[in-house]
Amino acid sequence: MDINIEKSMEEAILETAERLFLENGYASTSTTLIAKEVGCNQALVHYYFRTKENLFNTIFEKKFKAFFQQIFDMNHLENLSFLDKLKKIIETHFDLISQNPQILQLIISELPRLPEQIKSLKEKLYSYPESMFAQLGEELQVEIAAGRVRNVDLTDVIITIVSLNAALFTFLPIVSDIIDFDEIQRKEILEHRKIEHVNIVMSYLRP
Amino acid sequence: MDINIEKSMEEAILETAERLFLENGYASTSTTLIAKEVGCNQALVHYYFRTKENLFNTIFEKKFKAFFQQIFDMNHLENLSFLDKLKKIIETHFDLISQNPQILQLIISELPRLPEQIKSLKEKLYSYPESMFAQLGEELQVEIAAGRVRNVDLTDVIITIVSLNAALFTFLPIVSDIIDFDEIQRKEILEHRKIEHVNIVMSYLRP
DNA sequence: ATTATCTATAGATCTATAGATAATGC
DNA sequence: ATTATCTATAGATCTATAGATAATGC
Repeated sequence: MDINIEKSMEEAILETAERLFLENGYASTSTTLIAKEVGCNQALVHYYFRTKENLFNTIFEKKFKAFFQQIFDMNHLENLSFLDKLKKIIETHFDLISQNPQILQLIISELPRLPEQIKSLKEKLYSYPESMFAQLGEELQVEIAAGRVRNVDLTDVIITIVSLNAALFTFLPIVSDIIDFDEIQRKEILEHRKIEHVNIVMSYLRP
Repeated sequence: MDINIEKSMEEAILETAERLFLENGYASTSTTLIAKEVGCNQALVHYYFRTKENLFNTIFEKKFKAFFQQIFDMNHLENLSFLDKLKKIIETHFDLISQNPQILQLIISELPRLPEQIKSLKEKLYSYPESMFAQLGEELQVEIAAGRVRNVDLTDVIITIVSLNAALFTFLPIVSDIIDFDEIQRKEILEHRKIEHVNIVMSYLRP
C-alpha cells in the first residue's frame, strides 16, 4: 500500500478510477467517489482529465486495446499441428479472460454507447483476412479434406471457444454469490473447466 | 400503441420502467425519465411505487422468478431417451433466453447487490435433489454405465449448455454493433447456432 | 369520499469550473 | 514561474414528499 507514496496523484486517480469503473460501471461511479477513494479533492480529478467521460474513455480504451491486442496476438504458434494450435488458443484465451474478467462485463454494458471504440474494432476486423483466422481457416480446410476433422466452420469453432470461456467468467461471480465456495474450490473448478473446454471443442471437431 | 388508452397508469409505468431498466440498468434509469416516457409527471411514479428501489425490485423479481421458473420447469419431457431429452433441454433453454436476452444482462449487473433475490435462489438450489437434475443425473449414469455416453459430470453438461446459450445472446448485440447484419442474417445465425449447440453437446457426450 | 394526478419544492447528489493557495523547478 | 492541489460554488440532475386539484365510485 505504501508504494502509493511514490505514485503521482494522476496515476493514483487513474488506478482508482479503473478499479471503480470495472467494479460498478460508468453510471454508478462518480468523480466524487473516485476522489474520496484516492484521498484527494474532487476538483483534482477534473484537473487531470477534464471530464468524467474523458477519464472513462482513457481507461476503457487502454484496457480494451490491451485485451484485443492480446487476443489478436495469439498466433505465435508455429510448428504445431492444427489441433494442438487450437488447444493452445483455447487455453490462452481462457487465461487471458481469467486475468481480467471484469473488462468483459464493461464491454457488454458500455461499448454500445461508445461509437469510437466500435469503429476501431470494425477496422481491426476488416483486416480479418490478414489475421490469424485466415491461416487457421486454411489449416482447418486441410484437416477436413484429410478427414481428420469434421466439416465445421471456423466461425463456429471460434464462437464456441469464446462463448465457453467468456460465459464461465461472466457467470462465476453470480454463481459464487449463490453457492459460496472458497478460493481453493474456485481454483479447482477453473482448472477443471479449462480442461473441459478443450475436450468440448476437440469432441466437436472429431469426425 | 392505442391499446395504451385502456391501460392503467400503474401498468404503463410498470411496462415503461421494465423496458428502461432492461435497456439501461438501474443506475441509468431515473424516475424522471420513466415519467417522461410514460407521459405522466414524475411524482406519479412515486405515488404508485414509493421508491425507485421498490419499483425496480418489483420488476426484477417478476422477471427473475418467471425466468428461473421456466428454467426449472423444463422437465415435462417424459418418454424420451436421455439424449433426446437433453436435446430438448438445450433447445428450450435456447428459446427461453432468446425470448428475453436482456434479463441475463440485468442479472449479471444487478443481482450482486440484491441479497433477497440471492437468498431466494439459494433456497431453490437447496431443493436440488428433488429437481430435474437429480433424475437427469441418474439417467446419465445409466447411459455411461451402458457405454452409450462418455463419462462426464452432469454439472459440466449443464454449464456447457448454459454457457453456449447465454453467451450467444449476451454478445450478439455487441457483435451486431460491430459487424451490422440485418434481421434475416441474425435469424439465420441463431437458427444455425441452435443446431450447433446441440451438436456440440452431443459430440461432447459421444463415447 | 376516495383515489388519481398534478405542481412545487426540499435536500441530496453530481459534474464542471473559477479562483485561491501550496509545492516545485528553474 | 509553473504546476499541483485546494475551497467554493454554479447549475443540472435526481429522489422523495407535501399539498393542491381533478376524476371516479358510491
